[in-house]
Amino acid sequence: MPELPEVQTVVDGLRKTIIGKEIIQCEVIRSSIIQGNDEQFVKEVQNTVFQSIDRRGKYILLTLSSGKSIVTHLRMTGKFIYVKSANEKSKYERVIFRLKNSFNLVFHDVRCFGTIELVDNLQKSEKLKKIGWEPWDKRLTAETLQRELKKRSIPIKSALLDQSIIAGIGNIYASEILFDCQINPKRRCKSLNKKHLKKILESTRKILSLAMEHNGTSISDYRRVDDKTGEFQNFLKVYGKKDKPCVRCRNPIKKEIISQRSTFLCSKCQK
DNA sequence: AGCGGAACCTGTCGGC
DNA sequence: TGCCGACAGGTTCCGC
Repeated sequence: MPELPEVQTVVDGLRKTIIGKEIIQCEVIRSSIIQGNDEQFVKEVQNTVFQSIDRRGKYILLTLSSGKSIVTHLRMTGKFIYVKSANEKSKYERVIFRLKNSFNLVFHDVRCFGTIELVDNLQKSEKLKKIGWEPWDKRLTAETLQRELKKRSIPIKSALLDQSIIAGIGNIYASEILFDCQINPKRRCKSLNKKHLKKILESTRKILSLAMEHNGTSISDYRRVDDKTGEFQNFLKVYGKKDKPCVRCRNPIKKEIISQRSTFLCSKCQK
């Protein structure tokens, strides 16, 4: 479900609501969500305070007063909801953090792909080590990208989804980015020159920034911490627009499967 | 090493 | 109405 703009929106929401709040109790309803021993997890997070919240790629990092950090990934349907503890329960509550102010931070996840892990040190986390460039890193240039992609035979769309190259792009924004820079998602990485890669980087930054300004895209599951939807779905140009006219050339938008995922494009203006 | 495809889990939607 | 397959903002594992 959530890509970088949605994850960043969740991080912003969590910063406003839970920093400085103490966890007085933690209840794990679905233990498969917790990586490692869930009893140990509960023991270690209880009676600590949320100190800072950050994002790395699509991971949310919650650092506690103990110095340890919770590393969590929403995968397809995970969400954090901040509610009064008296509110009615949902069937899909998987982990509940009960706070001292009588609010709960609830990890809600229909499909249970989401993960929550407690780590001693963020710098040593094996998962985070595998994550590639943050999109706005100054060191990420067309030259850098070309070095990483020049020998790759995969379609550019698959490369954009690979979190070890650029972090944070998912299936919706990959289609939107390639439409914006007019590059066909099936094009092999090695066929792209520096100019193409420069355009891809510019579109990546432009689309992700714009989506963040609109609090992300809500198509079905994704919600903000206060349960509101994002609004960027109203600005999508190709994702989910099969057979609708291209906003640039009126040619009908096509849907194709690339690396097992639906991909939307205009075959006339994306070359 | 790099690539493609299956698997993880649960729900919804469209067609017959 | 009921059943069945396809599909869903993601990642990881396995075999070639």
